[in-house]
Amino acid sequence: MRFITRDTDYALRALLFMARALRHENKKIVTVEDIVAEEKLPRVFLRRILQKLAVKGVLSSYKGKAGGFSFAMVPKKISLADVIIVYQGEIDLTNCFLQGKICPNRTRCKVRKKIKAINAKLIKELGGINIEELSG
Amino acid sequence: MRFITRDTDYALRALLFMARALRHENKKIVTVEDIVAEEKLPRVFLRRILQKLAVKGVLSSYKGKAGGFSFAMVPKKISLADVIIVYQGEIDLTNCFLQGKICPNRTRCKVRKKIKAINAKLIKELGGINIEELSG
DNA sequence: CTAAATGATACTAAGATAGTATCAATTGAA
DNA sequence: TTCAATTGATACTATCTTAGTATCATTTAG
Repeated sequence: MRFITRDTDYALRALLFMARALRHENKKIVTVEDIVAEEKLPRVFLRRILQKLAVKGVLSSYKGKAGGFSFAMVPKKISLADVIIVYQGEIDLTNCFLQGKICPNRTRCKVRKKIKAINAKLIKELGGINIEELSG
Repeated sequence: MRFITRDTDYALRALLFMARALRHENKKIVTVEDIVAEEKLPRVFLRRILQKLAVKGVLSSYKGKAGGFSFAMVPKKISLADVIIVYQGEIDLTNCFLQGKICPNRTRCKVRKKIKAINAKLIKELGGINIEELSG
């Protein structure tokens, strides 16, 4: 079961690195090179991953020399759920194979109902964990 | 996010069909054709899916004329977690991309620890839901 | 014997994943 | 002004996974 995709995984590693850099060295702007040097992640791929975080408003980006990425919000406000959603869409364990078409069974499907309840709990749990504490 | 794969989905539909047939008509042995006729699932694919449930001991299979599949255990004893595990392996949200290799960070990784705790809750929830109640 | 059933295996088309390669645009500084 | 360092954007690609189909073998009730 792939719950955390590689995108999300790399993004988390990058964000944790940035949170530590911020806390320990008061380093606000970090480049892709900084992260690659420390975390050994694939350069261009990582760049695209960070770009996405910037588009989604989690990071701010700065072009040109002395450019890089910084947090657009404090790490404490960024939850694990937020990061997962950026790369994997809304957390929804209920997707059945008929998705798109209307399942004739959708409203009375008990499997769906049960999983929906579990899903709500999962979202709550993931929403309660933030980058600040993870980077500690 | 794909939590329930198509294998698992089809298997659940088949099992729910079988549980209803058992309860309503006391029909113990069901053929792939019976299920396909009602649930409109792809024949050969479904056969392989049921074969797997038989190998795993959830169903019993009978070859030859008048053959088919029956429950190898009462539907109440078959949990949602059991079915998921047959097709998707152990429920493990913690898989990081380094899986296989040893993550240098594995023991102290906080992301992992947090997700591991959530995973335990998820397994408990899924283990508490059975085919009998779902088919009701 | 034969039709009806599962068992097993090989094949395939489409999509997702995890990247690489390239060039464009921006910017700080020599 | 020029240049190097940085992100932005897009096109391409190799590999794996998914969701099947096709086919033949084996078993068994009647």
